[in-house]
Amino acid sequence: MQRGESVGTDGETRERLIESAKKEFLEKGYMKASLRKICADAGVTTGALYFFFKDKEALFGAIVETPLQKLLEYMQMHFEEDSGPKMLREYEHKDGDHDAFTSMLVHHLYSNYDAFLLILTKAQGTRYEDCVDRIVDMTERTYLAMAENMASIQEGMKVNQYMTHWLTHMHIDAFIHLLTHEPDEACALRQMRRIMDFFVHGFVKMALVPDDED
Amino acid sequence: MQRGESVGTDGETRERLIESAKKEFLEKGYMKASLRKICADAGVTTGALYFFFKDKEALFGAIVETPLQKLLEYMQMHFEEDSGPKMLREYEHKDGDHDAFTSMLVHHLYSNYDAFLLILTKAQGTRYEDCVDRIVDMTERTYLAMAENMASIQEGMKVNQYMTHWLTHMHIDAFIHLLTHEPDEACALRQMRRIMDFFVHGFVKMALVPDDED
Amino acid sequence: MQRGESVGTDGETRERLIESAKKEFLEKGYMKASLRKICADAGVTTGALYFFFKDKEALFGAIVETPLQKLLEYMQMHFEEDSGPKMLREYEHKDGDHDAFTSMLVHHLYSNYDAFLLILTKAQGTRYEDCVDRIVDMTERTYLAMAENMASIQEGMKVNQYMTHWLTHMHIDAFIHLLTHEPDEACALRQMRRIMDFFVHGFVKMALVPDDED
Amino acid sequence: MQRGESVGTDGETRERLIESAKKEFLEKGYMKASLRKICADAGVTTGALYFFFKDKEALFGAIVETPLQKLLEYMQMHFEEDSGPKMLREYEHKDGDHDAFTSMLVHHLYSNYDAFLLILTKAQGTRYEDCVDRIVDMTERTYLAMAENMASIQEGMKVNQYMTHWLTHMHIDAFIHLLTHEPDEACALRQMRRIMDFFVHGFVKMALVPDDED
DNA sequence: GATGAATGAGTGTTCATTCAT
DNA sequence: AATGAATGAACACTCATTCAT
Repeated sequence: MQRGESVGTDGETRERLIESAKKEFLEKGYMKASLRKICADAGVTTGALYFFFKDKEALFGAIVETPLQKLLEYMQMHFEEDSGPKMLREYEHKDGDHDAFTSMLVHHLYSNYDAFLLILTKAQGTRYEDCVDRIVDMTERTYLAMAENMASIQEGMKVNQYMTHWLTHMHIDAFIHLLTHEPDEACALRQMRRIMDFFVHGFVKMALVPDDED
Repeated sequence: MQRGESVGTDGETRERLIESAKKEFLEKGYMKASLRKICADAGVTTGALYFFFKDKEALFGAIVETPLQKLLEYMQMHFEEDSGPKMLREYEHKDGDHDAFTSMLVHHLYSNYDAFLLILTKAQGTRYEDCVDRIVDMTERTYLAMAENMASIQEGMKVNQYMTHWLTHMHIDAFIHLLTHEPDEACALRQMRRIMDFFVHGFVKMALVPDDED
Repeated sequence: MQRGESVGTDGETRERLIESAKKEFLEKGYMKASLRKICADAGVTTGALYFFFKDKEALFGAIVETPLQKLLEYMQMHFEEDSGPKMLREYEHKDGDHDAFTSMLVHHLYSNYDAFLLILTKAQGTRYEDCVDRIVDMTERTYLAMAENMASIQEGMKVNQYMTHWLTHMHIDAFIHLLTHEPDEACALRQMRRIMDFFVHGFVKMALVPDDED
Repeated sequence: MQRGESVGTDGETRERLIESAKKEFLEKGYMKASLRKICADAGVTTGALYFFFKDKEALFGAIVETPLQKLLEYMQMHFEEDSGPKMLREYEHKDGDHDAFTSMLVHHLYSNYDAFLLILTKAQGTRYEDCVDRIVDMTERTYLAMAENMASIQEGMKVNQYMTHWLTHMHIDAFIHLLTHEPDEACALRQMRRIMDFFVHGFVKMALVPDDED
């Protein structure tokens, strides 16, 4: 075998390319990453890469797209069944399964550690660079609805848009911080529960503001 | 005068270059910014740029270095005089000047809006890209000291390293969020006070953990 | 059947490749045409193409070679039996079949419309790119012979090489113009007759020049 | 001098690049021409080329744009002052200066021999590739006007659009043929006069057709 | 102070072609 | 008869940087 003699078994080249790409993207970030280096590291020529992937961004996408889509699905599903102020009650009532969703999210993130690290910190220059913002927006809609629900039963109070946005952002950032600072999943989950307690508390306290303040 | 005929008075070229660079860096980010375009926009050739600045990074530094150093000084000073658990007491005792430091910080950030936006969101590829981390580290040392102080007077409790780090990070991120989402300084300050209340509360609640937990 | 499942009957793949190639070559020209796209359009892989055709040029040849050879044969035959100044007489004497040859030519061109359009306007980069010149050369030999025939019976006149060459070229170009501007064969033939009248007239008038001119 | 040590005198590099480009474009055609080879031949790196020219097409344009614009101006001017059937009369009356315009055209073409050869035969892939068509269109408008003028004074006759278009095309092609087959300007001019006679004759004879024919 | 010219290494990408299976 | 994988050379182009003048 002359061509691809470094290939051990079938269809491995694509896998090797993805593995090399992961390394390079994590090390240098999307923009500074060199396709030539990725190919060299994988032991193939640049042409081979273009057999498997349309372009540089598609290579990046091949690493992150599936885990990201899964994540978005999980969130969408959770938010849709969460039509009432259930989420809050979950925490307040400590009803046992209150953090099933958080557990699942943390597990999904750590099961695709590299992919999410890439999306969250190395995606500048790709169509994923605003990914966090989009997740925040999506989450915020749910939190705003919850806040309005609360406002409707608390006389003289209205929603503080900025604080709701900020709390949402901080909530998402907490997951990012976890991923970038705590490599152990079990540990991460334990901390995340504390953080969630903190956020629920904060949400109750800060999402609303007296009618006469801004 | 053929060369630099758009120069009005002395040393204006450097200023024009910095102004053009600000625009380009803010628009494209450090890495994608083109020195050619900056020079063209400033009405000089690339050679001229290299008379004033050692290289691309030095140009970036010329925009952000001074405001950043000032910020670090402010923080260092504040933290040094804060050798005791004063900061916490400030908030708890609501002694009037409790948020003088926060006000000053917010004011400094908004007085150098562009520079800090660059450092915080467009510095990937420069030596400033880990700037936030360094600020967090610096802040964290003070907060850890405060936490240990608290632990020493609370029987059966110890410092939770991760939570302290995370709270510090969130604190800093709050400033970043402000800068990127709230263009008005007065508004920003108002929100920041709420956030600080939230953090002091969180700190008291989460920085310590029972001796037998992790 | 996974491979080539779109193949209905035997040997159809070759045909589909040729059809796709026609489209691509006509649209982009030989050089800019992409074999990948041709194969994709035909629903096969590039490897398949190389089973049927030696290389890119052979694929082009498979489309144009036969019609071109036929054309050359027709012309050769016509010119050989035309050893005398018959052609001219044909027109001058308007003997009924004077334009039988022209009719046949036009018919052949329009029966292989795509092939001749390719040869005449999209062959840059192939060995057919000088095809027009070769046809002109071949035709010119006959016309030169006719001109010399005429010169031999007209005292004080000699053949004007340049004009003979040019008339030949214009004659061929007339066919090209027809193909590229007049899609209807009947119309084309009608116009061609007018053009031929014009050329015969021109030939009589311009192919010879007084002995003392160049 | 380390850089550009092969430069003999000032500002020569641009000239050398244009000269090398001319050679390469003439030899290979625009599309197959390699910028690397042009640069190597000129003794500079590819970067240098991009200092002088925006891209490949701009390099081509630098060779042909000026001569082409001049030509178009000449033609426009000539056609505008030619509001009547003057052109035809010129030839018919053989009034001495009847071919001043043709002379000028031929002279301009031969004074920029390479440029026009490039435009007319090697421009495939550039924005000049349809240049001949545009010139034909422009010329055709004038010829159509002349034909309509003639038709208005000849009872029972109307303009034959196809023949007018074809005659125009042949007229322009005659210039192209000259350039590609007759290197000597004096010779070219002599032949061109004969050709013009031929065309004027053809125009009178073929541009009109009886009302009842197509 | 600043220009104009040039470098040289690098980029992502495309291509026709090959060949073991 | 055709696939899927891979080659390797080429492509136009961009970049930060240098430096004689």
